[in-house]
Amino acid sequence: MARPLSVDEDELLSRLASVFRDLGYEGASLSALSEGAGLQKASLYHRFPGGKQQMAEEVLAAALGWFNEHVLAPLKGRGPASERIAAVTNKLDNFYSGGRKACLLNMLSAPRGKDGPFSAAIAAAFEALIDAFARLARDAGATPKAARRKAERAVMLMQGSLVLSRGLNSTEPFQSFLSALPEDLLGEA
Amino acid sequence: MARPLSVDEDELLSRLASVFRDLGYEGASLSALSEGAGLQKASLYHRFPGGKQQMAEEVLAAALGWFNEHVLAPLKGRGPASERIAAVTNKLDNFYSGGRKACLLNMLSAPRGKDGPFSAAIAAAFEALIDAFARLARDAGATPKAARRKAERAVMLMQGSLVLSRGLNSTEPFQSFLSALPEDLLGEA
DNA sequence: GTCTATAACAGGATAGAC
DNA sequence: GTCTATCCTGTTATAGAC
Repeated sequence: MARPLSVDEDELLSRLASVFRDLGYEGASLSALSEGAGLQKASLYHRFPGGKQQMAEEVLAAALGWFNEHVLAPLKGRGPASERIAAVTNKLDNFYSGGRKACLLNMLSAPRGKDGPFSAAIAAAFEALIDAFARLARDAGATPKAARRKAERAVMLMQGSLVLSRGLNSTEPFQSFLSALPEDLLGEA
Repeated sequence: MARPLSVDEDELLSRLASVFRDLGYEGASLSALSEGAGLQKASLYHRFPGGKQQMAEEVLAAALGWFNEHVLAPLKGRGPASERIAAVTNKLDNFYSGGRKACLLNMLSAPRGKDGPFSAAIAAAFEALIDAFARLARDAGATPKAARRKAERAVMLMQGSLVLSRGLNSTEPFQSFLSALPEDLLGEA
């Protein structure tokens, strides 16, 4: 095993993620990343020879890993749908700091429109979340078509509530999204 | 023909807006803005002595002006609610190029988190749209509280559908938002 | 008002000591 | 692994001709 790191790998990715989520890809300068990470630029390059793009890629991969484990997997679990969604809303509240943190899928979309280095991962992540929500809705009795529609709307509401929370500088929209989510996905409508 | 052409004010702001909406504030370099505008950098500085920030401010102001005239005003008009919302969905489809263009309110939020030069205008714009949607819902019989809730959800769905359309590189989410909007705002639910 | 050319600066990235 | 110091490129912004 290698020498102990002054900053643990997970902690480092978490700090970098925070910078990317606040400032976006282009807005996150190496100075900002360096300061947020608590490491000098050269130290960052030692760990990420691919530079800023690699940092964003690994940050995104780590976030998607966490999301998969704590959100997607539980959604596809076996308990009652109402319990699964309750557990997941809790995790989402955590993940987005109650609405104070933006979503990487939004913040990393801008750089290069449709052919950036993150586009494929972002599209796949959106699809995966829609699928997981849709499965939950089907488990609660919705038809496949209705479930898909509900799931897509839930993702829109989540992203939109984060945009709105940032624009209004208030966590209320995101909290409102969270509390409506169970009914939105499992309700009769 | 590299021959430069004079560009009228509205057309210029429209072209700059397109760049900001595609790349975001930080991502929109002077080179990109210059190319998108069809003017050299120095010409842009002649019209916008305040530089990039002034460009973004005027672009935002122009967009909000258009939005106020073609979206907010009609929403507050006097005809049947169903006709008002039908007219507005058309305008929104136009404004966002069917879902191919991002919203400035989202793309200009990133630069400086909560204390940027656009924050106040962005927050006010979100409030104004929520208010206009809410008034429409009230006109259709909703209680003030329910109307506000529907309006806020409609704005979330709009922003979220744009984020999702960009992430999936598909106009379907935004189109889906548009077609559900009348029912979302005027329906019994 | 628009251009070419260039200055002043910041951002991304590297070298080499420790 | 981390640092200080530095390089180079791209970006913002200005000067001055037409």
